Amino acid sequence: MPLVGAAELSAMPEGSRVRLHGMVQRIRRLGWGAFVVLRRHDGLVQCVLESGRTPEALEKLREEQAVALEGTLAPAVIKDVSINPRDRELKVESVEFLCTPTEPVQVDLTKKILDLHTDTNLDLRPLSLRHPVERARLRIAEAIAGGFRDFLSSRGFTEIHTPKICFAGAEGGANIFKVQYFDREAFLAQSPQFYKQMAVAFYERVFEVGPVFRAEPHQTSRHINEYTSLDFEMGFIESHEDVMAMEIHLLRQVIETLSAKRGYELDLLGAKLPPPPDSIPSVTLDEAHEIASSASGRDFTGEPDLEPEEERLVCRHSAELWGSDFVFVTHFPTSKRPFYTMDDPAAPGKTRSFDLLFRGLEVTTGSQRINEYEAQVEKMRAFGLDPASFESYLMAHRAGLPPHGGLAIGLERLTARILDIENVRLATMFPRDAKRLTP
RNA sequence: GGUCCGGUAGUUCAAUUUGGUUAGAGCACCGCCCUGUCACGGCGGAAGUUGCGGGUUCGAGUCCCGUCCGGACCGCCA
Repeated sequence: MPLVGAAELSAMPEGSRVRLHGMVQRIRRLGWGAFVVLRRHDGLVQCVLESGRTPEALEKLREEQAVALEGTLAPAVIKDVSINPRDRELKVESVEFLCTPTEPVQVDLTKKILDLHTDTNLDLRPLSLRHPVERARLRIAEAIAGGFRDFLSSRGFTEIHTPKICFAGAEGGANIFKVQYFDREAFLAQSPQFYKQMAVAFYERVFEVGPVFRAEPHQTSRHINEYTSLDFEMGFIESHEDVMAMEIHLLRQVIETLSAKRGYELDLLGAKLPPPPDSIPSVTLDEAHEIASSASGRDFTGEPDLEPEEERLVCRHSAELWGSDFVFVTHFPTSKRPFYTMDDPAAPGKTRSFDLLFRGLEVTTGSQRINEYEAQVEKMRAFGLDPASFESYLMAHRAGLPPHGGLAIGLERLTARILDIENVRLATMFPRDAKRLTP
């Protein structure tokens, strides 16, 4: 029998014979038999075993067994929101045991909440991800990435895959992982930045969903050392505002995708999606400092960057006064942005750059890039960098690049804020941080 | 890199303040009961080198020293 999803099960008539395989999420034994919740690819199905019909199977049944259940579909009214579908159950007539665990699972997967410390949860990730809540979170991340792909593909962007083992880093000052590459030293990519820019000359619009690596020894709830970057780069723009406008449309579609395709997971997680934005308020960094200062009484004015505290204050201001969970901050100073960022001719010392803040956290960084060769070389020198060590990158500039810009979204951060998850590690399947290399 | 906090059954916690009988409880696990449950219910059982090492004491989960592991915040950074 072909794999049927939860929606298809709902649509099947009463009495349909089906064979469902899955893993035993939980067993509720009662005197007459048991309710068995079967974990499947896209939901949990309630199954009914009667001791009069399958006594031996009932005896052998354990949590986390892989089984194939055969029986008939019956209508049901199920209150439990973790079950999907909730209007059908399987009256089981036969059970095939495919695999039985050799020891009881170390964590309690049967309860509504997986009551574990973050650290224990991550140590036991192969087990904790079997809990409906944990796996639902990652299905949201998956759908965000899917919405990102679908939207950009429909707007003429080409999906690319750039190398993660590189000769040099893109971000200069930030720490970078070194790896042994045969008889040479190489680095793990901090960003697909250089390759995206080169690709603008031959594809005009490109995007990539892929891992990036940061060797910074942070120990915070919003940093991990390997994360998934949603990157795009587009040619023939007039300024960074074209990039911001594209992101607004992108976010709109991502949110619509989530609400259309992940209703079950969002319900289960109690997530509140932001309304799909038509527009997003935008303030300059100086204005953001003023907002944060007047909201807190502290003086942030003149700081070159936003503190985490300010990100929260500016977001609160945006939500309360402008009704938006999103807010752009633009015009970061030249010194705080990478060397490929274009300066704003209208604002000396400032760049055509932006961050997107969402529910108190920075989730995107973007800008217009320098596309003229001479200007790029000049800024490298001003940053104390040797243009000779960027030869293959500058090859593209010498051969001519259209005006262009782009952005990068941190997938785990966006997911965490949408789902109100405290720690980005829990929006990651197998996070890597300064202390964690396994599982 | 700095400051602070923590480590007790598989797991989440209690007992540490004031050292004192056999370190308790919920969930999971094992056994029994329950004819429609709603991440059930009832009864019983098993489960611990209190991170590790040393010290003080008649007596240490509790106090002291060392060590290992982890967490939070700050710095720095998307």
